[in-house]
Amino acid sequence: MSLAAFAALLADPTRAAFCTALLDGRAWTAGELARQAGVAPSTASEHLSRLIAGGLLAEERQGRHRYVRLATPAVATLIEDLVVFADQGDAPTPHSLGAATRQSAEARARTCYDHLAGRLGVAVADALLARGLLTDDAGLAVTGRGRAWLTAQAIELPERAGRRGGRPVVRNCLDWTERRSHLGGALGAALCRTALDRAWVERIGSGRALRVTPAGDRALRELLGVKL
Amino acid sequence: MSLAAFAALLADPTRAAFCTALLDGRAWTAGELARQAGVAPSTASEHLSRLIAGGLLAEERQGRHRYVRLATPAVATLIEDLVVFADQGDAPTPHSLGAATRQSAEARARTCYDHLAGRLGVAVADALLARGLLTDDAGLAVTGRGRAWLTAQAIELPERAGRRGGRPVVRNCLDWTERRSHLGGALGAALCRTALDRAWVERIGSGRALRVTPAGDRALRELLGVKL
DNA sequence: GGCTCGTTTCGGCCCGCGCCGAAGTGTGCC
DNA sequence: GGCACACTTCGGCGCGGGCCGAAACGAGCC
Repeated sequence: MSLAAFAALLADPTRAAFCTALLDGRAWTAGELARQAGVAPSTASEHLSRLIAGGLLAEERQGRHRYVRLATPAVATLIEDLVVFADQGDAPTPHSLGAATRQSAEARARTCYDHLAGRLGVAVADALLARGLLTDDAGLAVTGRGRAWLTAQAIELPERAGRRGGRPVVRNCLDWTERRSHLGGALGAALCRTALDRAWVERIGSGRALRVTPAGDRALRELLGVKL
Repeated sequence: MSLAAFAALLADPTRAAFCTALLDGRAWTAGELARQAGVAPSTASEHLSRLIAGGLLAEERQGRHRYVRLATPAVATLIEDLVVFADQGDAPTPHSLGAATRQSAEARARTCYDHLAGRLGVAVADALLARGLLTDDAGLAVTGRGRAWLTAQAIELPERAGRRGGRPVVRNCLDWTERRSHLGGALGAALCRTALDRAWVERIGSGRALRVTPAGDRALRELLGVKL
């Protein structure tokens, strides 16, 4: 298959929506995906057949239900790389004082797709490694201590993260303002969700920029020894 | 930008051909790319504008020439991941004795896009690491000893590999038959080209399968201590 | 200033693809 | 066996995008 033929599989909004939904690691039925993407079942059926034939998805029949999932962890990683890149790709070069101010805020703390980025994101990633909650010995991974810490902090990962067809639990994501890595993957997303839910960070306007709240400042210091 | 919009940039054969050509790390002119892809200059001009607007390419004007290159090393890595995945995606599940035999040959030695794969590819990657020609300490990289060894063996890398907009010099590429990594990137491609040029390996039929020749067997043993 | 070359702009043509509804098929339940 | 549900198949419709050539523009050279 050529690069163009492969990219064409994802170049349709409906098929892209299917693949993005399937990043959660679960198997979805054709009907669920049709509703999620807002298309007719016939449309969904045809798109799914193309994605399966193209090697991105795998299917399982159970009675009258057709379940599909991402074919391999490699597919999940590839889709995630693309989604993150597409999201970052809009990063502006500042031509005005307003834009430069916003970019400075984004360098401090922002979201990158669905996880924390900027100095905040890099500092959190560094702290997790320094405290032995993550290891980088043979590729990035959560340690036993890390799993215990997550449980103690009631930070939950999607149950299928890292399993067959699921997005990677952890992945290094290069931070374009800091030029070092912050934490992506299911864990990166869970940390970001937790920080927003517990009001440790809040959004600034409608972009990616985040502000660390006083409560967040304390929590980051107490839980991870992070001081910005 | 959405995943679909991003993928659509590469979903056209002409634009895909441009990006693949630009993986060599050089800057090409619009006219050169038009000829390379076999399209009219007007067609090339419009496609290049879309790729630049989409963030995949960067342009430089020099007089009447419009030079373009891949925008960042991250773009180069992404394109390469996609190309390799698209190439691997056709790997068959064997349904006949002939297919099973061919798959066994491919497990032994084959090409993966433009580099060595299979047991041969993994063994070569392992040997380069074991002999200190590559290091994996802070990401995969060629060591000083490795550069000296390449010079001694007259194995040349493209001059712009690893530089701005060029494909990575080295990259781990997961081998789907061995479930371990073989060596991709510019160095992986150079080693594969050298092995073919010096008749250390030869192609079997029109697929990916390779046969190690007696000369190749000796060369691999003497140069890298690899015995298959 | 004139000529050549590289590139851009724009209108027109054609084709591929995504959408849907209707009808059909297979599964599951009563 | 009958009914409901999930999904598939297929024909029709409409739209977007890729192609090109011609004309125009800008750079470079003499």
